[in-house]
Amino acid sequence: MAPKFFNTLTRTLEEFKPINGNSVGMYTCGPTVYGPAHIGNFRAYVFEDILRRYLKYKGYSVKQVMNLTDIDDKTIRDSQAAGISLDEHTKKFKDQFFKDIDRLNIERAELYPEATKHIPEMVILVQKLLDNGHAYYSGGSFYFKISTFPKYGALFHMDIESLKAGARIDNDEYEKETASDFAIWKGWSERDGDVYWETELGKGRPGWHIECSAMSMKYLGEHFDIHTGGVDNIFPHHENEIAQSEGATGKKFVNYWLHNAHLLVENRKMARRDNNFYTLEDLVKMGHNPVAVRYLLLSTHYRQQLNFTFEGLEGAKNAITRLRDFKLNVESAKIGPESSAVKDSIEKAVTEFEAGLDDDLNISPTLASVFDFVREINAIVAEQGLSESNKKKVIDTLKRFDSVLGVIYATEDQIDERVEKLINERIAAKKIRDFKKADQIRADLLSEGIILEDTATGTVWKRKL
RNA sequence: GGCGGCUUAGCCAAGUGGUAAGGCAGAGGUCUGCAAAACCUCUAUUCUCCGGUUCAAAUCCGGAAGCCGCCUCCA
Repeated sequence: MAPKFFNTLTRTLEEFKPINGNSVGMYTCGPTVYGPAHIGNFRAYVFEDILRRYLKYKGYSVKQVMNLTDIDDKTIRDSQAAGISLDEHTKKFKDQFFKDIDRLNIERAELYPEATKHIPEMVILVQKLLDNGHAYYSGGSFYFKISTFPKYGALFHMDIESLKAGARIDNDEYEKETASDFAIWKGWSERDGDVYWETELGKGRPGWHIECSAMSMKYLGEHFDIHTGGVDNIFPHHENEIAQSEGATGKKFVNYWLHNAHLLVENRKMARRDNNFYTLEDLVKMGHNPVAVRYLLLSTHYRQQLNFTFEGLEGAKNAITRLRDFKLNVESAKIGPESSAVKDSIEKAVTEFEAGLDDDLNISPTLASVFDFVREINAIVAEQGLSESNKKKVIDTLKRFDSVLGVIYATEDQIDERVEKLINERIAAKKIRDFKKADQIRADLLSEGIILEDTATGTVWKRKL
């Protein structure tokens, strides 16, 4: 069965069909690297990660492109304030970004193009728009003329007229013909300092939206499958991307637009501008596990607002602990008879797991299927153990589920020789019923964050989350 | 003001006409040298409120209240 996704463009659930057979091209709007991303930002990247992982699970080959916006008003402003070059400034946050996505067990996209490395492509795009009458020059800058693009507003389902009426007209020193026109190339101004490119369009820098049109089309073609981002990107960013891209090519730009809802904190949108955000680093410093953050972010449907609380984070940690304990429990299960109940349980779990995700990545029934599976298999393990082949099938199923969820096998844990030796010493102590020593070793290791559990088939260790 | 969404147990959250999934937290029990894990049992007569339709409503219709997001560079 093909998955169904809610397409912002049509506001309906649509069956997913790639343009080219089994290959999926997806463009996921990435970070503006002017500061560390906060966990609200990561909600988007975790959602996109689940999307790409599930598409792969379903057998599609995925080419994901995520941009790094390393040139815009804020990166310029902040690098100047810090007294360092734009590159130096953004490098720091690019590195931080990759460190964070690794810690969140977010799979790497196939490509992370940087805006500053694609100026020529953007210039060409602007020229195309000038050639076919969608853009104009004014006061050193170039603008997209939305009155030439009748479809404008199709994505966010708003009337352009209401925009004009809608108060908030921008400041700036750029001279647009119509307030709702947007800059595709900004002529150099003094406040840009040494940040500019000398191009056929003159001295200046790209507008924000143009980078995504240029880079997505360069790497995914002029017409591709999926484009995602936070709901706040629907307008103006994605609306403008459509206008620029389709204005330039005359082709349909993207088939499926998927947008995730915001992360809230104290029931308000988490946003840097409101100064009510947590970075991943903040939470790690408080002693929280990044994978718990991942679970928290993925455990609510992506189109539903999610209120961040520490109580929720604690719950997420405990949920993962149960899943990881299940893995240990199965691995250390005593040998038992072949059971058809195991097969039945696997079959049911897989069916429900996929049914949930096929339904617009409806994660709740999917997680329910995993926990039902855990309980059913645990009961069999407790009662009669597992046959070797059953054990392998259960582990394979768990790995398959985790290829999407990414919370169980997220870390490749190792223990060093010293710890291994202590564990063996404790086993020996237990054998001669020296429980005092055994308990001491267990307590010592616990203080290092290593938990020992005695099972039917021996002692297993795990790391405290 | 315009557009969209949300309101289900202490917390999170499925469920779109047939009598409330799942997770976390909590209580009791079994097992265990002790722990832990695991298993078993229990924890919403009820889904923001008020009307209506129906044999039957958390689900459909009408109304009210509360909350959130977007409305020009924020994921």
